[in-house]
Amino acid sequence: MRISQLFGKTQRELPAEADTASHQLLLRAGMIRQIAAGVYSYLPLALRALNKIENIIRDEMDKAGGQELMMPVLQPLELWQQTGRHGALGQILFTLKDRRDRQLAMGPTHEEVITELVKYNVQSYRDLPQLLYQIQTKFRDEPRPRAGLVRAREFAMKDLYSFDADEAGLDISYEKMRVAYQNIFDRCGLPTVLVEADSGAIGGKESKEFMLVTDSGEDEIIHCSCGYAANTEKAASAKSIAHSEELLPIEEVATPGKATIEEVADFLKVPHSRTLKAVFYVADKNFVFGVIRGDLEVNETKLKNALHCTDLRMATEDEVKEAGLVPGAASPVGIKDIQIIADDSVSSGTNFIAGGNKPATHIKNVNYPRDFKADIITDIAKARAGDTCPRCGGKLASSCSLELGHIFKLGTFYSAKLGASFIDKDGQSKPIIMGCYGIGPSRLLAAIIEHHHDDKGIIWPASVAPYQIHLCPLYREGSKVAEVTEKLYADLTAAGLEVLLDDRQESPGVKFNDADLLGIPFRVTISPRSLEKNSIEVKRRSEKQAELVGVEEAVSKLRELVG
RNA sequence: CGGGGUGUAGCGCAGUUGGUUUAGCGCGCAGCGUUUGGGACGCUGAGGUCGGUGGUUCAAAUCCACUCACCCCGACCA
Repeated sequence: MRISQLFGKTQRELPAEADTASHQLLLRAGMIRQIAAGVYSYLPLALRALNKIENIIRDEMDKAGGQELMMPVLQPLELWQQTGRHGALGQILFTLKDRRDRQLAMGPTHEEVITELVKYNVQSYRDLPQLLYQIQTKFRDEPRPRAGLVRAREFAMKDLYSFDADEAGLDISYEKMRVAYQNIFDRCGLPTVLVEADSGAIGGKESKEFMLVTDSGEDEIIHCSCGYAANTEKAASAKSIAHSEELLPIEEVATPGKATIEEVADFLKVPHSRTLKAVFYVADKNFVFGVIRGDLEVNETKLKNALHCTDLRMATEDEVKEAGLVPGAASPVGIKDIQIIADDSVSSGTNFIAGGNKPATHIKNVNYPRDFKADIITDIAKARAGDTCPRCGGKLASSCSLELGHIFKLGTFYSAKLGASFIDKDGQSKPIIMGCYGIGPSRLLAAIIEHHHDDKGIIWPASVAPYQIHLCPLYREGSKVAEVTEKLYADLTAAGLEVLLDDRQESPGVKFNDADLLGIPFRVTISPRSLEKNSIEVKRRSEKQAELVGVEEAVSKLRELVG
């Protein structure tokens, strides 16, 4: 491709719209253009890179036994009502009406459609397992699109769905995908961390995310040098025994004007871990009393899962009062008719300070289960950097990261609701066991740039670069630059290499800067200076030094370098 | 949805106490000439519903009201 004809222009100045590196570079390189919040056109260079990413994914999916298909973007809203996800995804679903007033959704994902499809094509265990995938544009009305292609409302998505007859089969499919995903990220030059993730309300039994550690990420992950890694929604930490003493009798203590854990602990001169914190939520319209050790915080995802609710929010002060509690001095001791959920940290110590259930009063020496009972006691605490690793006892660290892929054991949630069953060997009808495995090629495009760039521009890994070779002729009248360049361009192209030719009448500085910005792996400079030595210059984008290569062996040398 | 910010040419911006403004500047773009190893220079030129609507006024990019869009933080993100 000749740059003089390439659709898309580079920009010198930083676009005011963009803050993250990938967004800025994609815009400056003339690769994308926004038309609405989170909605982009992909210009030729971006599309070439995207296609390469998608083909790597395709290749790995096919190797793992996947079959590609295509499914509708327009989906009847009824289908979503059948699985109840209309509510769960409600806000995020783009919906529209057709001329007969039928409601349709623009597919944000395709579990419903594929299950419906599989239902009519699988009857017997002999038809299983199946690994089916699609690479398509998906639509989600995100509350806040951000960072260009990182979180868009219209974006490329690959989803593979696995269908198995039993759990053992699902385990095999899941493992195949884990390996395939690892291969995909390796081939795209992205080092990822595999973290345990929350599987959410639809109750899959296992779920992991492939995360890229990057400052521009939007998720926090907790990890340890022993290899333990988890999304903060899921992360656990070991709650050491804070203190263990002989149990003392309960004793009231006046705490005028002290409401927060900090105030009470300071006033009574005890560490935060010596107190019990009370937190109040409304879960699916039910008032819930949460208890956790004073130095810890509640992880709302864990809480939500423990309560099996779909809607969870903090209670307002009025709601707390209405429940007969005293904000700032509430205590689980003596509470009746309110659901109490306690973090297991309440048994990690003795003689805690808790609220007194009357103004300006706390009580000392509260012990679980002697003084109060919980309807549910489980881990609902947030793991934080610096906490103790639940696996090895080491110290946990946290990093900002970007979710690139998600593998998920779904179980029978969709197949049961939509009636996708098969006849097993024993003649019994059973719901098909499903898994889903998602990866966003357009987000990968951004992630690759996020990870592979310098202050001059993009540095494409060869596997996904839009072109392999960038020819930079420095034309001079009376020189053979044009002639050599044209021959080289023709020969390299004939040799099957992907070549970008900067045939513009621009100064060397402009050409070099654009070459750095576009980030093609190999830059070849053809100039009167090098032609004097009957050579051209070859420089990797990732390196500073150029290498002289004889004009005659240029094609074979470049073929070898590109590999 | 809450908080903050921005809308003036393809991009980056100035102008915003109303009036010498036929709305400027830099980049980019077109033509001509001189240049050519890290974003060259000169001359000439094209390009604008000043986000939109309504209002105030002799007069609005500028003041008022409403509204739309986009960005950032948070909430949210099966």
